Amino acid sequence: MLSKKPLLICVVGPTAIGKTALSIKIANFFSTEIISADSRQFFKEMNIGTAVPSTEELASAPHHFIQNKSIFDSYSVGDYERESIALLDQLFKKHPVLVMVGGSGLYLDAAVKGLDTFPKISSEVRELLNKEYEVKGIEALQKELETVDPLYYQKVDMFNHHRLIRALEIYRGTGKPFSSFLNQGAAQRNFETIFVGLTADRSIIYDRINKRVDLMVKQGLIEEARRLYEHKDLNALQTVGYRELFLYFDGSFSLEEAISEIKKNTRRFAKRQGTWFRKNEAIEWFDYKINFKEVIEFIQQKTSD
RNA sequence: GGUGCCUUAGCUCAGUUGGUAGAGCAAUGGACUGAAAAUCCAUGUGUCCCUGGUUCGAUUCCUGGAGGCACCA
Repeated sequence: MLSKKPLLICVVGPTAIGKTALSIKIANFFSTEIISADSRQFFKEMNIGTAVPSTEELASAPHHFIQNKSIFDSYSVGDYERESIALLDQLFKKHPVLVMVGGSGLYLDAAVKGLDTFPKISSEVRELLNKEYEVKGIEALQKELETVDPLYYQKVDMFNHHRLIRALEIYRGTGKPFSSFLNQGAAQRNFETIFVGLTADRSIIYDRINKRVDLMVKQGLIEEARRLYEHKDLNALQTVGYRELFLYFDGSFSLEEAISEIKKNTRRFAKRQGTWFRKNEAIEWFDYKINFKEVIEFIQQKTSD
């Protein structure tokens, strides 16, 4: 009934839609394990604000890549791709089916489709580029990229300094244009993938987000953020739910304002997740209230031939 | 009950010396190959509270009404 190649079931969708609960039910049905693809749940110092699965949820199925890193580690999608593929290879020896769950589109793509491989560049290169950007502005980055990598310059969003800096970091670190590393060919994956998406009307998603933020505050989000405040400049803490509270601690917001900013920024995040997932035509979308048995039926139907 | 002020985009408000209107925020659409919960781009038609009048033409002026706020009784 299941395909010969091992099967990865990816549960995707916007934040607060119920991915965690569904992924556990699917994993239990197949007696298998769960790999997280959530760019913030990696960090062990963060808990409430990242909506990491509860201890009961973690106990009900083996989870991977949940709070396995520190906010002090430098961690990127590339690292995640390598680690998740290694883990999948290992776990597929025990299980014909695995479940991946997360809302970070780029991380899911890295695991499922693979990114092109780039050499590791020393962090000093990026630090210097960041300084140059601060001092000289974005025009300097645009000009350099135009001369150094005209191909990518045509494609890139030239007002997006993150994109420009990344491309220049590769150029300065390797002497070769960023674009020369692209399209090395699709990565080999020895598993098949099924995408299960959860969705709902915008108003329902927003309502769930607002309620979840209130719950996080009740559970102690403010105290959690206060403990992390001294590390607020770390990349891992550029995260909805923390940044706004850091501004409250700074005195830029009242607590009430900070909380409504968290809700707003989470809503915007959910919208961006929607934009990302919408272009993935392989995703089969289900209403968030669907009975998981119907999802299982869909998976079985999809894998029987 | 009387007097004054207000009623315009989802919200707060600006404006039209009469030619059907625009800011901020919110919202929406999108991009994105190692910062991705990040970063970036684009998008403003709404019975101008209702009614009647004046006018070629009213959201704008006038009459009446409804709702809100303030003060006076």
